[in-house]
Amino acid sequence: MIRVRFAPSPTGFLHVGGARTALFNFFCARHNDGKFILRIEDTDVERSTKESEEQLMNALMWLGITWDEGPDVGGPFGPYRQSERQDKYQKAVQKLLENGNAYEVFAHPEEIEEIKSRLLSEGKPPHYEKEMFSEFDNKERREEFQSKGISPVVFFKMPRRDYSIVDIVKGEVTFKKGALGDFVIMRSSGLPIYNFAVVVDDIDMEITQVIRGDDHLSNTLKQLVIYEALGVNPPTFAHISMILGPDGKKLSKRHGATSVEEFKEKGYIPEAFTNYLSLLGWSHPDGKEIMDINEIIKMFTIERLHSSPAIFDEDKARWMNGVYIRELSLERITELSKPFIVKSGLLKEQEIESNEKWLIKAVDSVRKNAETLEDIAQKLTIYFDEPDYEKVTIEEDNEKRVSGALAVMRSNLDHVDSWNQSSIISAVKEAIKTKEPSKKDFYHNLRKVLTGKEEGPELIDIIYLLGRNEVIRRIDKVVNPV
RNA sequence: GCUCCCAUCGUCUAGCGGUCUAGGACACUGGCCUUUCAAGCCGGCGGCAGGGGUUCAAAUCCCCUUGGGAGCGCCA
Repeated sequence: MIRVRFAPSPTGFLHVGGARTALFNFFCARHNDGKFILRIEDTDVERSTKESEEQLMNALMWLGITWDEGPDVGGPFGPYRQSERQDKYQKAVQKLLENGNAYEVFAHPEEIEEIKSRLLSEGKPPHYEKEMFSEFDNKERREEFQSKGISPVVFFKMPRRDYSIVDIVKGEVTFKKGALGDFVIMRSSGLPIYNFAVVVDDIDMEITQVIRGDDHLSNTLKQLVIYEALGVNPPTFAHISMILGPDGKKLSKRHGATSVEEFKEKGYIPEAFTNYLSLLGWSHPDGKEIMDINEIIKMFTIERLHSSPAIFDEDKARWMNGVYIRELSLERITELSKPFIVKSGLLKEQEIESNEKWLIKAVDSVRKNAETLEDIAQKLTIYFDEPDYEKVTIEEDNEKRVSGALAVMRSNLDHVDSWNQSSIISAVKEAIKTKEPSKKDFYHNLRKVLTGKEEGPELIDIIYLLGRNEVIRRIDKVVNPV
């Protein structure tokens, strides 16, 4: 049984890179009928917050991810929060201490810091060795620590030999001896360090495959030696490359949106965003790009993950979002648009309810050229705000055929029996036939008179949705009645 | 500085020694359709980082160079 996990630290929003890692783990689990575990890595008490944990889970759910085991749903290998697994780390440290793979150091943080800077200033790599701490290994120190109630920091004794793994995406990776010195696994606060906690948990939770960002590739060495010291075979690793900004640098705040929460707020649709993210470093064997989550799961294999970093291309993400806006059911798109409509102040929540039918049609009229839900709200403003008529002038020939046709249309519309698309079409066509303006000019100017814009929904839809009174009112602002 | 990773159109990618005068998608661009703009459809532009090998044959394998990225914390 395949068991994979996503193990974020609750220190902020869910970064798109993390989201993609979560997604790939999730796809892998579902494709193989395995289990997907959510584990919260909150050993950094300074930065971890309960709020971000919740936020993280919400973002994950928004993406369409579900987990089989986790802090909220529980499971047979809990608890799923590292802060609650203290006893397990303690036990593992004890074991390492006993079998000589780790040692305690009775030094204060500043003293260790000092050793590090001395090494650096001597031009040596900052690699610790047990002998460097010998001056602190005495009775007085032990007593001092005991009386003050502080624990010694625990270092792992790095074996001096080569290690290698066969990474599913990177291939064989060899870490030469001397790449690393001894490293801390337990802080003096008694809390474990990331690389140690991860291994203990992954063993405990019977994780079979680790899929994570390749910023962890170097960490793998630390984890490998811990597996070895604990006498456990490591899982298989798959290190996917990072997501970069448009300038090829690690995606960060200065590139704009970096968290899934931000993309949600910008009006991305979860299905589309998930779809786009899944295509960063993975591809369907036939090159298919628009896929729902089930289809991705069906086709997903970690062997198809590819190894070079990917630049996040918001143009393409927007395009894909637009595809979903056009293709998802109108009801769902309307539903998703509502918060954006309220936010932009077009309608209040109660007004949305009483205008539901009209709203659905209005959303339908603008969705064709919207790329985000924000676009939809923005494009909907033509139905609420009238154009700035100071700036609207009719461009036409000397014979004024356009304004003539507009006037005729206005009067036709005024007399239409029932207000529907086909009667509106007849009224418009009739007007064109009567005054014979160039169609292009006519429609262009009609749009400007009604909306003040150069582009937008189908004109017939605009007329229909604006309603007779409003259409006539707007025309009258510019054109004299017949 | 040391260690590791990466390298196909501007971007995401297909490609796993011959089927590649390198395929698809976004962007850009030309046209068609249409009651305007858009959407849609059809076409165009554009790439194997450079240099050495290996081989009858290399985008594909190896080495070097260059360029990018990551890690080296009592952060994760």
